[in-house]
Amino acid sequence: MFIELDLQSEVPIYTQLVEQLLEGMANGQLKPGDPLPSVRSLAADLGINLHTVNKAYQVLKQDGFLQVHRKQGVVIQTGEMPGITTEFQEKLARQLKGMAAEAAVRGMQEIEFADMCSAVYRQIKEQGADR
Amino acid sequence: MFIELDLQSEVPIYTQLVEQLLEGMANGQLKPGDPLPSVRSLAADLGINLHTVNKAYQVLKQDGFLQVHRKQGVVIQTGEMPGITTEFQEKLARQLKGMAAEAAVRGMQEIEFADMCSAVYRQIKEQGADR
DNA sequence: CTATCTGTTATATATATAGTATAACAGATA
DNA sequence: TATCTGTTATACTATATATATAACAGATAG
Repeated sequence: MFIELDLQSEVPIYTQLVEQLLEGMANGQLKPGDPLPSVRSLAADLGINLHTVNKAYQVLKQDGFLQVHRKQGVVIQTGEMPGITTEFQEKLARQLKGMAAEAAVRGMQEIEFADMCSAVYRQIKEQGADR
Repeated sequence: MFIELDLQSEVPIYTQLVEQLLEGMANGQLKPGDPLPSVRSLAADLGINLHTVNKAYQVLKQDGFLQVHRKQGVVIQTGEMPGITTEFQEKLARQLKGMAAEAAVRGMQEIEFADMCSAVYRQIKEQGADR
């Protein structure tokens, strides 16, 4: 796997896992139907606990990004992926608010801020282009 | 004050305070030299503890957004405000990453994502325009 | 000088979250 | 029958958050 954890980070491990799995889906490294490692094997690979992996899987399953087949474990959603719900938009706006405020106070203009957001978005998608 | 807290939120109270004070600085409701309420009075107004307010002030002071005069308490930075440091850019990119990834997976295009970021930025600045 | 206001520091406590550690269960598979 | 899956339950530790009291030093107004 391409997962890289920072155990010293203030960001919870399961959150880092969720984000990196979403990045994998965003850039095409993880496609619908692709199997994910079992909670035990991934935990062993990363040197963390089984439950930490399971929590990340639970979050992604709860939101509809993953499916669990009693048969072959966890796979990327094969049906329709979750869309741009108003709930997601509200969450996005809420999180952007604090960042935009600090950026503005630091003198970053609207265009600079938007460009930076675009750059981050593009970088994520481009990570999968060379694979 | 214009502070509104959500005590049920998963976002720590002191973080909400930091963000809303930054918003005030971003939209002009708080200008350089403006005094902030004392930790005790603001805590009483908001119905929270003195130390929670103090922690928010400490964070903003540490980053250079606030000054503390032994004389008249806490005021908005009168010197030069913190700029767009590489440290800030890295923090911004790190936080944007997870949001951009989920947005992409949900089918939000780069332009839509950038537009939403712009909209949030603009909204913050416009809040202070009608005051 | 005294009383009162600042921020600041020090303790102590309660609660929630994060992470780990073991164990066990039911379903599926070879 | 083993062995794999996710899942659930329990227990424990560590850390972050928030509160509660108390005290200190500096500044200020009476």
